[in-house]
Amino acid sequence: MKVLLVEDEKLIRMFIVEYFNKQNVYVIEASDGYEALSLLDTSFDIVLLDIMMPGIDGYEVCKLIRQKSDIPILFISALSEDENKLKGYEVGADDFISKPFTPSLLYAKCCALLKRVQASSHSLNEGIIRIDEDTHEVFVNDQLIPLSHKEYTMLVYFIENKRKILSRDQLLDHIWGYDYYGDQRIVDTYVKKLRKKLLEASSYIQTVVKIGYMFDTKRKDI
Amino acid sequence: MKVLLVEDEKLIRMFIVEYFNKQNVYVIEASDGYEALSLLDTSFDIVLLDIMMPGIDGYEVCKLIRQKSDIPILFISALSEDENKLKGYEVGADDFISKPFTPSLLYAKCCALLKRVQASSHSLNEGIIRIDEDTHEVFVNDQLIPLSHKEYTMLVYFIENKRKILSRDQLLDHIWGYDYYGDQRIVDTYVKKLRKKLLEASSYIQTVVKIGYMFDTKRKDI
DNA sequence: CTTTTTTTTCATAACATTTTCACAATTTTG
DNA sequence: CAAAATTGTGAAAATGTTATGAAAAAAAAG
Repeated sequence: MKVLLVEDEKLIRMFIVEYFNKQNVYVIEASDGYEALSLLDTSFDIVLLDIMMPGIDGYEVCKLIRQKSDIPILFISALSEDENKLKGYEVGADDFISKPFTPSLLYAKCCALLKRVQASSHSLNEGIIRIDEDTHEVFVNDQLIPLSHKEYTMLVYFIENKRKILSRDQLLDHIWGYDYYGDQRIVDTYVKKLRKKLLEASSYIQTVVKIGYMFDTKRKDI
Repeated sequence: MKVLLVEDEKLIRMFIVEYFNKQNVYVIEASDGYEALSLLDTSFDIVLLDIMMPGIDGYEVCKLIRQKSDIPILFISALSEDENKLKGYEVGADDFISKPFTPSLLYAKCCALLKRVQASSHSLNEGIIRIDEDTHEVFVNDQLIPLSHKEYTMLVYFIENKRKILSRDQLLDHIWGYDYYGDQRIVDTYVKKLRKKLLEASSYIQTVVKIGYMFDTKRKDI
């Protein structure tokens, strides 16, 4: 388990890190929101986020994270008021813990949250496309479309970044790895394959000349 | 800052307008939903929307606005019940304030909301032009205008340097690269293309004879 | 080891963008 | 006001980019 801990008070961080390390949990510390945002990447399993921090507060950090990620977020609140909780859920929090707490309680909450999230079967829906992330099955209008592994990875990456232009470089880095040395035009070939298989949803993958491609369920040409 | 205030009680409107004007904020008043919808255009920065109004209520107004605009909407609610908030967020509200409130609190909320929105959305707005920097989509009066890559780069460069005269050399260096060896008049050709596509906003790109061009939403000749 | 599937390369067709250019319109200069 | 310089414009030409089918190479399955 890899945790991002966002908390301005060093002492609290130390307590948590010490206990978590004992449980074999890897903790990365951030002392403010901006640091957290710069550290966060897809390798983390959960974010522990203090609400009251100098500078950008926990709510804002949460909102910014939610713009690009569904990672589980557990709020650490100094107050136990429901008002706070409400706002927390609004901005996309998954659970709460109120100060003061013991590290063991926090750890238990983390485990529970992760379990909960992992249990809820993940599925992506975009327009007429439905993806079951557990089985990697892709449906277009409820018709099963068999995709190869690279095709599947590309489609999911497109959908995770819908309405954002992705350059060939970005696609290459993410799907083939940054150390891929082959021809960049492989991306085109895979876009072709995907479009062909996606049938009526083929127009979801739009070409952005001179830059790359973009996934969008809304048609551009109307 | 330009605000659309939708509120049926004249007294409340007056309080707000008075305070906001003191803060140098321009407030346009609407006493009901339909008036608000007819007044709203892309020049506004935020909408303050009372929920309980005779005729069409705030929720409905919000829904209708959201059909064509992502403008920040702050709900003014007589009740502080969570139920209301929940429904508000469903129809697309960005934040809430409960009556009674002081004008200064409302002003603070407005500023916070605007800051939040501006931090999160990658969009440029100039007069009737709106640019989504994620998708590279350009709208004139909410009509999508497809631009080629160079046209887009030029428009963004103009807007980033609005009300600054840009020489052909500067434009060449920035858009074509300092090592471009072709004809300098290519700039003129692209200005022509841009103006044509920008329709009513074509006059935003002004010719500065013997020097270059300048982007300005205000007309020079009046 | 053979067959099948997937991945990659490549040549060419189809398409879109960029650039040039000649002349018209406008502005500046003397 | 006329000449000169500058800018506007449409269309053609040149260039660049993407789509596509087929074939080669690599990997996985049998």
